[in-house]
Amino acid sequence: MTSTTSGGAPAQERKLRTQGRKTLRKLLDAAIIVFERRGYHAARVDDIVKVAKTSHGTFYLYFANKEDLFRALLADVSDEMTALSESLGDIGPTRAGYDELRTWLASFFALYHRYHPVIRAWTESEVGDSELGELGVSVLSGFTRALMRRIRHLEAGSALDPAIAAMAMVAMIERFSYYVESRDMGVDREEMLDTLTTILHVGVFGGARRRTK
Amino acid sequence: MTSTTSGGAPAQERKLRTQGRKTLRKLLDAAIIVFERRGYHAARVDDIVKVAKTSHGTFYLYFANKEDLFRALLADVSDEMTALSESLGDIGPTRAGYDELRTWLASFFALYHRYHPVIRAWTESEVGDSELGELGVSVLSGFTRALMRRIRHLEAGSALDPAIAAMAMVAMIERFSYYVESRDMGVDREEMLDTLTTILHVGVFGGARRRTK
Amino acid sequence: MTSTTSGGAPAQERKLRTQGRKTLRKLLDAAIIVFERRGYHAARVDDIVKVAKTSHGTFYLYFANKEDLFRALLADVSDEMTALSESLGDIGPTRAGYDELRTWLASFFALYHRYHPVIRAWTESEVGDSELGELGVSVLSGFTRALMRRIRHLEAGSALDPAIAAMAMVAMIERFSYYVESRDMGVDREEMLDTLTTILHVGVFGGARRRTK
Amino acid sequence: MTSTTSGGAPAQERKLRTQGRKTLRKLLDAAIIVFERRGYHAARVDDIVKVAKTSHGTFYLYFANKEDLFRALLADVSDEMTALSESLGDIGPTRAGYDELRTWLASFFALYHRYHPVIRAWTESEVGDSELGELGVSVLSGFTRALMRRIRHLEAGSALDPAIAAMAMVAMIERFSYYVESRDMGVDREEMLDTLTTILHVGVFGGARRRTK
DNA sequence: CATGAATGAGAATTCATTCAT
DNA sequence: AATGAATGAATTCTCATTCAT
Repeated sequence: MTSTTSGGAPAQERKLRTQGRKTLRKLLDAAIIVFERRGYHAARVDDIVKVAKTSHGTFYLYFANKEDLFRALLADVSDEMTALSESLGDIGPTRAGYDELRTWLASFFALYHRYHPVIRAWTESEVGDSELGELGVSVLSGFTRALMRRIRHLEAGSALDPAIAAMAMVAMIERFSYYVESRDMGVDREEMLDTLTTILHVGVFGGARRRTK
Repeated sequence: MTSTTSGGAPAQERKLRTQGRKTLRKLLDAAIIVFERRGYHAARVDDIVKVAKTSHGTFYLYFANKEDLFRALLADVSDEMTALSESLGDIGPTRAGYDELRTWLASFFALYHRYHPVIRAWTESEVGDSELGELGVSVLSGFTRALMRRIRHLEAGSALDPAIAAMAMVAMIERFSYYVESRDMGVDREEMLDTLTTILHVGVFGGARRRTK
Repeated sequence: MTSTTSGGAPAQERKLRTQGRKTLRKLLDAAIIVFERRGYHAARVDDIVKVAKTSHGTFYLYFANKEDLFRALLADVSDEMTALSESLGDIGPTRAGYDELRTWLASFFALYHRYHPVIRAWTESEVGDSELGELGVSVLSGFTRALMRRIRHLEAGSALDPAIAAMAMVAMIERFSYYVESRDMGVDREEMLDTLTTILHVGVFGGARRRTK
Repeated sequence: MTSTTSGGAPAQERKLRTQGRKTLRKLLDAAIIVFERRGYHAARVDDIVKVAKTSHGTFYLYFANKEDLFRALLADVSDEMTALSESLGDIGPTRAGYDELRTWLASFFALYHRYHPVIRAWTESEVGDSELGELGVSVLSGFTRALMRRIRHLEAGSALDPAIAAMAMVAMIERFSYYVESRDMGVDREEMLDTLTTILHVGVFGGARRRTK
């Protein structure tokens, strides 16, 4: 279970033809399904291969091992997450700030929803493996830094430590998304956005409490 | 890092004497250490046994398997968590409310710190295994319900949905603790408490922003 | 000592190619040898694998465990036994009846000889495991029913209870075969057939005692 | 699993006091129960100890191992069997011969019924282990010899090989008893005795068929 | 005598990875 | 490019037997 070099020279840098690209996709999609079903650790190459309706041998034609495949999946998520964190605009205590924050949160939830099997597997795999963990940390750091910037922007009156506050926000947003995806609680999407936005806008950005209904 | 009492359900219900109880404890403690070092999935019965300085056979005298041992560990955590959630007092928008909340959060962080290897293993194992997951959900529900009660207590002015707000709080607190324990970020404990308490008190309980330094 | 066809139910139903079928057969044959040498309980998967000159992993590619393999073996035996029991013709007190019975017994002994390692293992494993036991009972019932039919055919003069008489015959035939195979007693095959046939023909089917030598 | 010497100097030649004898009996009785439930091979020392409501350590105070205990059990059976085989009187083709045989068979069935768990275990264990097997063979030989003597007594007209005929009888009697004990078939005892006696008396001892009802 | 505890060799099983076609 | 087959190291688990109190 070494990650670095190991055996067979896999693929992915090979020039893939139509067929090859199709198989690659089939494997990635299958992996998502299997990760969702059984989690990262319990997922077996065999499961993935079965869902993808292909063979063991083929798997190793495209990936060096399970982790390699996982990294490929993570790359996408990570990119989009980073892009999202950079898209965060200025957030003042005003109505406009509220709206900006709400829109941004909406994007986050949407993104999380799209990728949740992968993200869940990520969470699960993080422990123990430094390389994967590092990638996770770096993505979260992206969020934290983006938020810190916005919090620092506020007039100096705030008693909050920007780094801690940013991290607290990320924690809430990330974990809340996780709850929503894993247990299927019948929470209304709009209500959820209103509530979270309000808490954070009021609690962190000095917004005024406002009636939303 | 010993846990309270309840402890392990020996594979076959046996009444243990002094020596037996000592061995049981040794195994539980060893497991905590190993889970911390390598995570739940990567932990081998062999590792645990080695740390406990006992034999393989002995392990299976006390637990049916790794999961069984884990459940015993979880029982302790779960009990203390539930007790904590029930200890939460009334929280108004006042100074007293702020203090109550801050004290309670301090207890939470302390508890989380004490058990973090077990809790991390929990997070890691939750996926896929329903039984363990259920226990986790039930503990979190305990927190959520306790918080909901307190939020509902507030005068009707709040625009927040109590259920969602409570869940958001739990999310923030739980995940923040996790960040603190897993990456060793040099965050000052008092500052952290001030910040989180402020965000939540202001954001959820209608407290006024106050200078703490 | 190869068995017919039907053969092994690979752990996961896979369609086997030439090579796969060859390996499957190698394993089944090896198992027969090992069962003969050490009996069912004492037989180790490791022994079988060694005799089959293949690897441990391969074994589990074809069978879920030792019992699974055993079942595959039994299926063959069971089929042939059932076929044999159905091949029994009418048996009168005449010379022709005597000959029919003798021929049939000869087939039985031949079959028993061919499969005795499996059958011995069967006897040995029957206790405690209901599934295997049931299969054995059903095969024996086949014999018993076939014999009962022939006994009932006799003119009404017989004082014998057909069910009991049939069972007694099966008991004698089966156990005698077992004695012959397990202790190597230098019994002459023809003499043995003469003797058993005479006892049963005279004792059950009303035949006249006749000199055979 | 060696049988000869091995470790601890067990007991049984020790002068047992009342208490000791009670424990010894408890263990023997428990073993019978367990052998019946799970068969010889599957029986665990642990099971026996549990049923006897005593401890592991105690077991080894009385027996060197499972086989040792089994041998103790077997001694009784073997003695009674041998006595029974020696009690067989002369059997002619007459009514008296029929009665003698019937009475003897009744004793056999009674004995078999009394000890069937042990005998079943015996059958099962015979394979592979020579020592136990030998004891079994010697008991069966006792029967065979006794019967041979009786068959040889007959006037020279018989076409039967005495050795084979005797063995066939033993086979039938033994296996039939086994069937009766293992599957609970609602066979009437008297009818069963009539039928078996008739088959053997007519088939082997030249008796005339007679109406029994 | 009795017992609970400990031991460790041996057996079963899984699964990532490589191989031959 | 694809695939079925094979491998074996790594693990888990069992249970007869010994030990200390």
